[in-house]
Order: sequence, then C-alpha cells, then structure tokens
Amino acid sequence: MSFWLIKSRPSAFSWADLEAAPARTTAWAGVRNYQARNFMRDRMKPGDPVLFYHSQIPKPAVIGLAEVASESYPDPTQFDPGHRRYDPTAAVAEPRWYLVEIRAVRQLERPVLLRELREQPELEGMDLLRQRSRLSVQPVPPAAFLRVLQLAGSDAGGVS
DNA sequence: GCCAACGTTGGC
DNA sequence: GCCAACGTTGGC
Repeated sequence: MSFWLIKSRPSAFSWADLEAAPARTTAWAGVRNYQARNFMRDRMKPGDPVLFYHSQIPKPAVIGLAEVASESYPDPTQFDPGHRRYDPTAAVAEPRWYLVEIRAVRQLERPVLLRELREQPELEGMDLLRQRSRLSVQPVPPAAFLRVLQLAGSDAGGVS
C-alpha cells in the first residue's frame, strides 16, 4: 500500500464538492503533468490512503482523508474538444493522460495548515514542503502521512 | 497581484 | 540538442 497527497484549488473542486459527489467519489480528471500522471497510472491502487489538500487560498491546508477508489484508466477529458483540458495530440487508441477515482473517507477534525507542516522537522522531505512545489499528485512517506493525521487530532483509524 | 520555479513547446 | 518564450502553479 502506498500513501498519497492530492492538491486541489477549492474554487475549482473542494473537499465539500467531493463529499457531495455521488458515492463521495470523483474521477480525478484534468491532470496534465507527466509525473503526476505516472503516479496515477502506475502506482496508485484502490484502497491507497490519500490526503486531500486545499491550495491557493489564504491558509493552504490538508483538510480531508480520502482513498483511491479505482484502478487507473484513460482520462476522458483529453478526448473532449469542448473541455478545457482537451489534448488534440491524444488518440483514443493511444491515450496520453490517465486518472484514478478518489473517494472521500472523512474530513479531518481540523485542517492542518501548510504553515504547521513546515514546523515539523520529521516531515522534511515531503514534496509538498519543497519551496514552490507544484506536483499535484504526490507520494507521502507512511510516517509523514500518519503524522499529518496525528496533527489533525486523529488516530490512524481506518488507515493502517 | 506579484513573482519564482518549473514544465512544455518550438525555432534553429 | 539547445534554449528562449510562454503558460501554469501556488505561496505570500
């Protein structure tokens, strides 16, 4: 099992949106970064725990616990000329972009602010904490993942 | 709104 | 293969 963090701009898609989605699940579509794609396509497996992070707000924070809810499959938005993330270079026979589905497990007892995460020496090395990290789908070391839940006031319930 | 850091594109 | 231009991300 691997542990992950995904970022979302709440104005585009928030934790509340995920909780309100049918079956609390959504296809994580629109990612157009090869590193992020490779994680989704090759490494993310159903049941893997995922931290859900709100970016581009005054207090960026991890807000929810989610999980991978499907195997990876081609992102349909790459083939849709009307979609903002349409990729004219992608062919159905040879998809370029892949996604997994994400399911909300539970909201954290409280958001864990980026500022707080930066104060934790044992979290050094998390990609999120790199200066100007831009990777929107990233692996998290298991110990760091549990530490974030701990900071939120959770036990590791449902994760380990 | 600013701006640094990247990733991608495309001319050469 | 180089590298400038460009677009995007995301903290502040």
